Amino acid sequence: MAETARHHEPRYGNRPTMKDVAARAGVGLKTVSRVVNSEPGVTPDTERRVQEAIDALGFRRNDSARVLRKGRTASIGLVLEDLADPFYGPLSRAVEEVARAHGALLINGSSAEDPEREQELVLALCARRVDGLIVIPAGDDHRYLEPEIKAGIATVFVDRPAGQIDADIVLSDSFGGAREGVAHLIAHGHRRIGFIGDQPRIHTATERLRGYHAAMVDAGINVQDSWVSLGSTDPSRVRAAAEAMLSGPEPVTALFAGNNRVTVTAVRVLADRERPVALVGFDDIELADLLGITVISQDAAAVGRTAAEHLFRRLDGADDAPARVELPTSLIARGSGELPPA
Amino acid sequence: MAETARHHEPRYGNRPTMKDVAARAGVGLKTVSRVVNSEPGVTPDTERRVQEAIDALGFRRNDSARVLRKGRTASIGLVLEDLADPFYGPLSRAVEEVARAHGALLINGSSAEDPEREQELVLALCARRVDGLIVIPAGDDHRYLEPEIKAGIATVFVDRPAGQIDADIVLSDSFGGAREGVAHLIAHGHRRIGFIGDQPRIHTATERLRGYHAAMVDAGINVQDSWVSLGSTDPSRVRAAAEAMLSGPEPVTALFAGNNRVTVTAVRVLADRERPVALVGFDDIELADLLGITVISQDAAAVGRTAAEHLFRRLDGADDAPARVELPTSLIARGSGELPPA
DNA sequence: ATGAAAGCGCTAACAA
DNA sequence: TTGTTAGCGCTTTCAT
Repeated sequence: MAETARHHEPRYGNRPTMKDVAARAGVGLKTVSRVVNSEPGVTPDTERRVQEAIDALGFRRNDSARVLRKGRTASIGLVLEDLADPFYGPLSRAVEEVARAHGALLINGSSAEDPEREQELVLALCARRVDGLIVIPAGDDHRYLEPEIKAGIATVFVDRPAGQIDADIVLSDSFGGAREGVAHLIAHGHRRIGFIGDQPRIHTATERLRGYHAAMVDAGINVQDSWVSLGSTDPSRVRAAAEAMLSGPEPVTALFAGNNRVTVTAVRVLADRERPVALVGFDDIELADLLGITVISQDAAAVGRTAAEHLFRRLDGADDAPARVELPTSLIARGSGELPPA
Repeated sequence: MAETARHHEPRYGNRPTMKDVAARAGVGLKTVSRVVNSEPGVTPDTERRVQEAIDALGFRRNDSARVLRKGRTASIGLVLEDLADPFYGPLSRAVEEVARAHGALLINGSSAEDPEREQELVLALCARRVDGLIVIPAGDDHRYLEPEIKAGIATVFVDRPAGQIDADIVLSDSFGGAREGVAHLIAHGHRRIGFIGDQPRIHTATERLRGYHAAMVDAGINVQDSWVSLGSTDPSRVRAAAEAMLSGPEPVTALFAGNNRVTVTAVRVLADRERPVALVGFDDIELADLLGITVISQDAAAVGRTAAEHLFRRLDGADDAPARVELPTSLIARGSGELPPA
């Protein structure tokens, strides 16, 4: 152990490099590079010798070095709210599939709906020089991304428009979906309809509320303040909001739930009551068919796929004006939305 | 446009480098590096000038170059089966949180249960020199990882033991959980109990089947071949298997579902029948409480967290013998598992 | 067909 | 406190 580490030596726990492979195979460095990258101009015999050295040493190309030279990382970043949310799993998976088809890896991070954390994540991804970025915005000001986009990081926003910045955007028709859902309840005889949604700083929450109002106005119904509640999707908050709307002298006879988490809690609240209350939820949920829950369904995978396809179009050089794609939602009637007023 | 690109110039769409910042601020390169990395030894005044240049140019450190020098990427890889599966979302999120606490990014990929794709993904992550790797094995031979592990990439396997390789492993007690679930059915009077599980090459599937057999043997019940079906979790396959077991002269009176996807389909099949059939499923499912489904619950987030913590212990230098951690499962009785035989 | 040399943007070591 | 130099492992260019 008389070895003296004279100079710095990161070497990743002592991995062989192309130089090592070259030495062992008795060829030049560039020849190894050619073999590793399947470039032409190597005789079968040389190639075999190089390959043997690669296998013997357990060589694996260091992509960090490669990236440094080539300028492209063959990776894209996805910043979403929470991977544990059943809406984002399929979305992320769809993005991954498209990335894979383009030979790229996906790095994703959860912002936990915190604008600061979103920025932190996005900048970390930029520092790693991802080729492109798909962002489900938590914050409402994305000017911090300007230098990045100018520097060539293609960016697509999803689910909510970006603040203060011009870029491609893919979203579901929150307004139209909510409007349709609420109109559905009205068509089944309801007039006093409650709306429970996510925090007002979240774009989809206000869009869906706008859809609710539009449907009510269309029907000539005067919305009472007490019928609307925006806030955290924490079960206790949602439960309290629902119970408030369902009690008192003039309780609502139907509820519109602004997203999947609200729906889940609403279903639980309604399960505890004897008087039937109609319910339509935004977002489909697993097993909702068995529980007979009527929902406005949005296709998370389609959203992810569309966003990723737009991103790679940009990466392939498309430079037309930023597009805004709005994907339709669909109402799935399963019973809870068709209950008449009690 | 008389500009001639004489030499190669990747430069990431023309991003400023530390050199550019240094020139603009009128300082040396290393001083910029110090400011960017918050190293000591810079006067407040110099720091301010450098920071101004950074902001003006929109400089962002290139982590590829940094990694190349430092040897650590501050990122870990997670290879799982399918991010769209509700079991893996929370698991991944838990890993991400631990990584974040250690200042690392998470790169994850879905193997789609394909051993080749798993290897492809893992090697891509290794080429990017992730510091560590958490793998939910799809294949049963991981010798291809030997050079990587030897080279210092810490690795933790999750959910299923790795094939042919010695490494940390974190899993749920599939055997014990299934045994408990089946014993629960037996305790409620069942003797003819069906088991529908995932493909036999998946370790958890055979472990759970082993648990089933153990419980049956404990009760002195002779298991009939027709009561057991392993295979794809595709709804049509599961439906066919369930219907076969539920028909004929001596149908099963209870079903044990080997994982969340099987449970979902089983619930749908049973919903179509009038004769009540008891059901216990492995893995909890959202809304299972409302449907009264009895399950063996495993804590996906705890599995992810534990695995990540082990990984970072290794990255922090721990070199004790590979550990095998088995997390307990818990039976949640909600009604379907307590139905008596018809 | 093959290789030598330069350099991607950064950090470690060493001077000044 | 600040700057200079070398070099991480690879690809690019250009020569042989």
